[in-house]
Amino acid sequence: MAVELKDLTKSEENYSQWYNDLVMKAGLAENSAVRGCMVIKPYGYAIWEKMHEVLDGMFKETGVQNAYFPLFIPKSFFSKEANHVEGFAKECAVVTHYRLKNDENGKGIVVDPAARLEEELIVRPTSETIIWNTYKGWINSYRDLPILCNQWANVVRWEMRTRLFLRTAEFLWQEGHTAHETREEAEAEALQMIKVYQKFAEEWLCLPVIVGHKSPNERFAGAEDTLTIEALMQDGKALQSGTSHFLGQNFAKAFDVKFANREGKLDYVWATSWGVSTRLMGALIMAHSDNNGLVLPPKLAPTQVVIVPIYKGEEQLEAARVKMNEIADALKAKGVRVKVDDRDNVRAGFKFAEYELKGVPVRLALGQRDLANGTIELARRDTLTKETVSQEGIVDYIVNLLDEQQKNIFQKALDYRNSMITKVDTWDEFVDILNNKGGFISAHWDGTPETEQAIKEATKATIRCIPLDVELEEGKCVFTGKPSPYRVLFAKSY
RNA sequence: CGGGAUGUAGCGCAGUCCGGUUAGCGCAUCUGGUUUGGGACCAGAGGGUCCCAGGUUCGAAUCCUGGUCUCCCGACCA
Repeated sequence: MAVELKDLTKSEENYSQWYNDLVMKAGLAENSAVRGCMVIKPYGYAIWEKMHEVLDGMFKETGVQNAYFPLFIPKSFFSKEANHVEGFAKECAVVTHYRLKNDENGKGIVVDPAARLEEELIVRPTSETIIWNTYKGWINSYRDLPILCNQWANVVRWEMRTRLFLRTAEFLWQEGHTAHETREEAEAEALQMIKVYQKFAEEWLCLPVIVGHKSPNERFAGAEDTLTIEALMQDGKALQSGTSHFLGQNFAKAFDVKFANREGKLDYVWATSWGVSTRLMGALIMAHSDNNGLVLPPKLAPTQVVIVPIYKGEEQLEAARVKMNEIADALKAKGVRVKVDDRDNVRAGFKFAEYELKGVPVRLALGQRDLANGTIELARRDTLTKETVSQEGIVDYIVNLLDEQQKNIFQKALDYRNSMITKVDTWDEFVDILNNKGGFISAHWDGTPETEQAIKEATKATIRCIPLDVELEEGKCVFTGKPSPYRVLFAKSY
């Protein structure tokens, strides 16, 4: 594996290139034969699996249960919620036939025109419609509520331009779909889940996020309110990393899902949906990586500690092995994910570079000198520093160090993010900051979709969110000069 | 769907303008040897429908015509 990851400049022009190289060289994913689709390789999938496991546990703590719904959605279901169709119609894959046959006048296989489906099936871009069609049969009374279901699935959105993990034609995600008696309960659910996402992003991915409401322009198709977690990447662009929607009674009305309430009257059910995807992998990569490769938060890293022997000849290797296994066993006993790399066909220097590329948090190197002195060389990935430490007490030292790295990686990302939120009061400043600094711009906005659209057309920046903890502050819209009650966050985004 | 570029070994590329040895280079792979505290070195070997189809020519990776793929810039989007 020859790897060159030089020339990381946090500028727009080559950050994309650099990101792509990193994803492929670190062995996370690659483009597939199918345009716009991605192959997630074992190392990348191991990280995703860990995310899946942790999130799943967090959902279950709130009372959510997993279920599974079909991949295919009849076209008629799709058209029932007007905004929803409009939002997704342009990127749907459609199944029209169910059979192939041998070509009559030639070679190869063709679609059998006789096997046309009476009603086309949409490959789900999201599952609200099929799920609400199902919920109709599950809900009669307030006693059937709430319903709190989540599904882990793949979805397809036929995007024009794709990027590994950030935007692929098919992606893996989880989508929660809940049904409630009251508006208040549904709104509380949507808020609760966005906070679960925030906690996961910050405590596991070391990814500081801003929680807020989407503006009407950026809202999910069919939602009354969309809550989002917005993260900032190292090139100064924002990434929407998870969303939680309050759907009101829109889908209940579209699918005629009524229940008998506590007063004995029929009412439509209140709904939420919420999801995060393999895009979180992209966020993880773009938030922390450096010129040597990935930097993985220890809590998420498939391998937390790697031990590399330095030796000449089989005899020395064997001696190193004994000590390495002893240390590895002691670490495993404390729940540390550790790997001993005693491959004899690549050199130590090669292994060092490889594990840095893959973002392994702690690397130990054990040579003859160390065996004689009872020491070991320890390198930490987040700071790229090396020190020689005693073998005695190494386990506790590493357990603490992993914890420290988790905090350090978060803190570094947080400091960067905070330094990239700029308050702006004039249009000139707005344009200047956007072009020369990037990051979030905190500015007044008159609250109209037209103004947001005009700003987008002028600068490519959109409103990323109206933060939950926004402070009321009289001001003037940075674009139109009309009155504004609070600041919102603008940024260029992925 | 508009604008631009590209397709040559597993990967990255040169050669194409101006047709002419056996199509070449780096990385990777395999064999042998020497090495080994930060991505080793030397020697040798294997690996090609030069995107597809048709045409021009004594002769095409190279010129012509038509197709097609991928990538980049827009519009669209988690």
